[in-house]
Amino acid sequence: MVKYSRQRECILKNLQGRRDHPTADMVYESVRMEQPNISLGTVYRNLALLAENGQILKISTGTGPDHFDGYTSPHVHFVCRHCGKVIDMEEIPAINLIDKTPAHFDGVIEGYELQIVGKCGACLSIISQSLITQ
Amino acid sequence: MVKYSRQRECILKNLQGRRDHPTADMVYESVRMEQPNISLGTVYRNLALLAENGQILKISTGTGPDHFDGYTSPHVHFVCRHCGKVIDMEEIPAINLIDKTPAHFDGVIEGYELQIVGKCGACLSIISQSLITQ
DNA sequence: ATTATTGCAAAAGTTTTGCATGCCG
DNA sequence: CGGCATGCAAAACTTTTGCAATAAT
Repeated sequence: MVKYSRQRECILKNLQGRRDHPTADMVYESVRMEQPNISLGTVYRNLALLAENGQILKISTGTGPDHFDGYTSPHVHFVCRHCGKVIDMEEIPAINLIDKTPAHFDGVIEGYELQIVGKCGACLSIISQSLITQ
Repeated sequence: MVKYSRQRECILKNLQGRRDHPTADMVYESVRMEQPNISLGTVYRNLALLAENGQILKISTGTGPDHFDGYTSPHVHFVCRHCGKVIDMEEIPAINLIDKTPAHFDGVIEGYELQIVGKCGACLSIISQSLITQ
């Protein structure tokens, strides 16, 4: 049985009130302005719980820490392979995935994740800078 | 300038000779049978290098360590949210992603990653077991 | 000879967890 | 009250890195 907690509500509200994709630590720093005594462990525990419930999204980028998203409508993410930044790509429509489990598959399909990967504008400038400096 | 190394070749051959999706540590244990002195650091360094070159794929599951794939033709992965296992899903065709960068985007798109997520058969049985035991 | 690569071990970075205390139902 | 959630700190885990030695070109 899940009980109400001020901390969890604060974390959820925080994520729902922004359109970026903060890491657990960024959520922690942000929520700390309202709940100065909250601990990083509590933030991790609640982010995991909220993601399990589908109230937020957890985004694993393959570069650095996981990111989280309070905006749960289907949309595509761009992930920078260089710095790990996550950017919404609403121009690219979310796919209509055939929700038909393949034969011979004994698990259950719960959803899918589509990430566009590449390099963000900021990292592109940094890389071209360092090429010049070389 | 990249120089040849026995260790790197062994790692690449190992990944190309299997159709599962081992973690760095699993590759290490496997390669160690041929190269007993290889170190885990070397495995990590070479996996990163090979993935950058596109000779292998790096798969971030969001559950535990990254996995690697020596089979680089476009295909879709199923990822178990419970245990992190990666399974090939060749029945589901890889998408033809419009390779048109959206306007107002100042980065570069290098590719995309599609993962089907859910629970694998093994974890399903475990979960149903634990429900009975409760 | 030069420089990339290695093995080793330590460090860094992220996330989880044990436990005593506090808060919700 | 009973049990979930918290804060704190330690631990666990994964990955990276510094450095001296080794191997490739």
